[in-house]
Amino acid sequence: MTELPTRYLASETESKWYARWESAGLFQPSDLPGQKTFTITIPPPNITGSLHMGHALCYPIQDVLGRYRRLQGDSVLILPGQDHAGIATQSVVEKQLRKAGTSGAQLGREKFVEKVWEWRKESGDTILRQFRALGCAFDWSRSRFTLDDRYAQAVLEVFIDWFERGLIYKGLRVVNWDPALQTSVSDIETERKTINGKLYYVRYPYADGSGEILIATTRPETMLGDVAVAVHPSDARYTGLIGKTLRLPLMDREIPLIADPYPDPEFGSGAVKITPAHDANDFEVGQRHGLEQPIILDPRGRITEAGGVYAGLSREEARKRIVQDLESEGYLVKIEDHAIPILVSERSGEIIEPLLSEQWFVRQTELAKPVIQAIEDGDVRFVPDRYARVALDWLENIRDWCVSRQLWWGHRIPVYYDEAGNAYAALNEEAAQAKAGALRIVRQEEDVLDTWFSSGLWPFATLGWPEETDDLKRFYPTDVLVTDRNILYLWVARMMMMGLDKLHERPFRDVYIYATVLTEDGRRMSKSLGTGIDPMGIIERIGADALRYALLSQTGMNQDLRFGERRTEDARNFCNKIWNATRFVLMNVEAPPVRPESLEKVDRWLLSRLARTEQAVRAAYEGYDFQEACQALYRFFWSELCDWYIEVSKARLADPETRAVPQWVLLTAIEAFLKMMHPIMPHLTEELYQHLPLSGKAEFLMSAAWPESLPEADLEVETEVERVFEATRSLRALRAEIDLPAMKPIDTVYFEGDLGGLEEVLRTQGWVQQLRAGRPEGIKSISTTAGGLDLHLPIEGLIDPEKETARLTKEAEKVGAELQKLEQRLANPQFTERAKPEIVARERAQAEELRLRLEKVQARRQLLSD
RNA sequence: GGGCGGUUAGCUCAGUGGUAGAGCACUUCGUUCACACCGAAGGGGUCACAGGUUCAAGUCCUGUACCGCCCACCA
Repeated sequence: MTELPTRYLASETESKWYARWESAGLFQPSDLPGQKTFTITIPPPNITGSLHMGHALCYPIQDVLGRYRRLQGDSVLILPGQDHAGIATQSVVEKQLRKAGTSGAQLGREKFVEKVWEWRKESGDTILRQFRALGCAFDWSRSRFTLDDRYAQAVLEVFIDWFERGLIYKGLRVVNWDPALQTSVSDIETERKTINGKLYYVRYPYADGSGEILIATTRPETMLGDVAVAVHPSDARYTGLIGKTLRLPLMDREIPLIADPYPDPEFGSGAVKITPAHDANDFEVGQRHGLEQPIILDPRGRITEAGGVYAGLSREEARKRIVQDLESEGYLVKIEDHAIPILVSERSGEIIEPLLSEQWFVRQTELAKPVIQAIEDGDVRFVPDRYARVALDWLENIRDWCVSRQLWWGHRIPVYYDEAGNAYAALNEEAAQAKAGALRIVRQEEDVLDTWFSSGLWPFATLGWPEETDDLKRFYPTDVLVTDRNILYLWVARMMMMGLDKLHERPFRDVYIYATVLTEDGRRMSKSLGTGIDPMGIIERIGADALRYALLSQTGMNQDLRFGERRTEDARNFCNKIWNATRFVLMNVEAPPVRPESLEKVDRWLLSRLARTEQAVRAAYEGYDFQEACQALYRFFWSELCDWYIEVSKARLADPETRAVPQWVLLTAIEAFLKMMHPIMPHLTEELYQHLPLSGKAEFLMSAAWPESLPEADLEVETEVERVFEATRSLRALRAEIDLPAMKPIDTVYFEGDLGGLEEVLRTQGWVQQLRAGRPEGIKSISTTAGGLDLHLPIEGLIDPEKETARLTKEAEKVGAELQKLEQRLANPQFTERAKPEIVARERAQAEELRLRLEKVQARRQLLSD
């Protein structure tokens, strides 16, 4: 007997087991002889992060893989940690300082960085606590942070090496500039948007007064920095005019008309104004033609001295004034509405300004080569594999990587300058001084490195690199990277570059890209849109296991996943079903049962289904098809174990003579099921496993072994038993026709055909007292044919002949239509000659069966009308 | 502009060329006997559209439409 409650109460169970696993040391890799390792270094979340639905999918996936491998006997390391997240963190702390009436600028670099560390200590690991609530079995003793001393050492090491190999250089380039945060930002930290803007048409007159060129621009203020107007060399409108001089309106400067392939002759007048310092394309044009690069916007987004009378204005004010002035001076031809693509900074919400500035770059072509090779060779495998092509396309057209950021929070670039301005990359000032020799080191570079530079080292810096640690030897390369498709380039590709360059070995074997979690109506989940769902709220209400199942049961090779809270109900119900079915078994089993000598067909049926479910679930886990695993487990448990096997066993369990066999079968099935379900629902399964009366049980389900030596699948028994189930369903339907409620016993049912020893299944599941072979003579009855059996249900009271005729007519129609379709096909010689013989044979047999059934139905209808 | 996904029941989605499936929702019936977070029985689909290949197409090929994502220098 058991005192388990009739409902699964998640919150108590989950925290209890998490604590017990942890104190038993199960989150750390075991070290048994001959064990394979399985390693994941989790994508380090930002220290500013808090759990959203994407996390609630990403991290449990890794936990599922880890738990699965543990059950398979591997030594599993899932190494957690966090990313210092330069911009995100710096802006969070800045915001707090502003609230407190101060600012980073007031504190100065050193004090500010101290403040950030304080902040991290206090509230930087919220998200890691939330991973625990999700049940993630990560090795917290190995947790890493991208700004740890040892980690920082690794970052500098790579930088210095690349600097010395000439892979890192400093250069002037147009970068994404965030005027609010006053730093360059990476593409990933920007968002592409289209806004309703204006297209301004401006006259640029020839200096000799011989005419003018019409220029269209969406950013009129940038004309202050114009150095040329470009047209396509083959544009007939400008033949012979190339090289002429134009007068730049408002600025009283002369600029040349140049020919360059960049302008599209189809667009507008075909002429483009060239502002090299404020547009990446214009910059390239300027480079080709050796043009100057006047910078007209400062880091805060204000017009510089180069902007003449407009100096000091913000970019918005400048635009307004310039448009006014153009108009009053007669240069403005027209203004049209125009959809303008812009970039917005995700951190500040500010419009990104393309700005020429001095930045550090990493040459990418050379580093990308081994990555391309590894992907093409299948050395690193993408799942779904379509992402391999996406990655390759990017790598083959790669551009140099801007790695400097004008921030304080991060890895300060280890470049030191001597008094003559020479640059040295070194671990510290002393080392730099040693390299400089007689010249004195006077300053260090102010910028810090892009956060992705340090996270690119994640799979090996977390294991102790550059030291040859035991962990590094044992766990590198890792097995799989589980991530979001959005950071394929920025992170995944970089890790591969860095891993292949520094360790000459792929950082991971597989890259599994999981689906993006969307709202139920297909919109993005975002806090600002108010469309986000808080995973913690769901965990509190129904538990982490149900949340995990709800998400994982929709996760396969798909690109998106639509998630609404409604869906969590199914998951909760399934948890409860598992709970109660196990409870039922516990109520019916006292001691560890012994394996019986002989089994009945239903027993063999269930065990065969179990064996095939195990195959399916194992293949699904290995192939990252969690949806498939969930479905196989759900069907086995609910539709097969609960709906049929348990129901059939009830009578057997009630009889002391027959109960031993179903007891053993039930426990075998439940134990195997809990193990297979455990990766997805770790807490619930652990709790139930602990109650199972098994001999030789593991201390924890989590550290138990995957189901072994299950009986073999037996397809013949499956077919045989399922035929009887089909007959049973038909009998129940027949009962329903005469309004007999389910489970209400009826006296007698007659059957014709071979039940193959499964009489008890049909009798108990059809809720019949007595099953008789043969047909009822001289008794009114209604009949059906299913699963190769004829079933006759005697009617005591009156049959409603109309209703019964209608039922039989409908059945005759259905069977007739099916038969007709088959006969047509079989009459076609093309089919019988060309189709595979087994298909033809099967269809012939089916047609025969249908013909027989149709005859019976028609006979019954005839009988009724007599 | 280029590339990649998707379009199957009211909803969310499965579906190895061989008679269209699941879960939820819906309808009817049923609560002492594991679970009403349950059980039983039902209704519901010209598989986006148009061509083609095939004895046979939701499935393979070509094209079109719509939705979504990524990349790209259209001022």
